[in-house]
Amino acid sequence: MPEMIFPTSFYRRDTITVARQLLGQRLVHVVNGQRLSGRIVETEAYLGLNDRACHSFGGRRTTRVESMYLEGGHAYVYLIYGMHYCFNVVTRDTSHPEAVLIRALEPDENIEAQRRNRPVRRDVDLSNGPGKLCRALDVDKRLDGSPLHGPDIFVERTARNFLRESEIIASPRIGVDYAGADALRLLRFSIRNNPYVSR
DNA sequence: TTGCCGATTACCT
DNA sequence: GGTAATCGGCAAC
Repeated sequence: MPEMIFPTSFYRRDTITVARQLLGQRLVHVVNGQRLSGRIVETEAYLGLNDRACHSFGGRRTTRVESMYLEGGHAYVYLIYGMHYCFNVVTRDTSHPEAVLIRALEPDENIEAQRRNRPVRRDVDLSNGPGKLCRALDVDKRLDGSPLHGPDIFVERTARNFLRESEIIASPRIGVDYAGADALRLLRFSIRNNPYVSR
């Protein structure tokens, strides 16, 4: 049970619940048969049509955001600032284009290979940001739209129980000041006192 | 077609 | 604290 890959049904639920329950789980990208992975320590929920911070706000449907309109349980990967990728898991169903952004990982398997992908002095800097973790795990646009039940990219359950309420910090999302009142909503979730959370 | 800006990061003072 | 890098989306022209 601890090493189970989350099935599609896990993702086709309330987005905030998925964002919270992803904390502590292991994100795995298999590259040339090698597992590059980290524990998810920070997430953000993006709530679709009525969320001004969400790429699908108001039903916007462009080439970039198309993957958000897939069924829950697919990857949404996009390029930001012309140079960094962001990795999201799509949630709910095709009429609710919502997603969870993975913002930081605690490095887990094959850290040496990850450090070749993204040279840093200290492990704590390897994947403590959404663009950084994509570089470390070699995640890019090729994975956009991929199903999350393997064999290339998936999330594994690491423990029988999800984190307790008291172990999770909820705060405003990063970098969405343009979203007005929605920028103030507590839709960023991180593991309390975890040193691998982004700055 | 042009111009501005972004779910970021690294490097500067 | 500030800013450059670099490109796709989108509104304005």
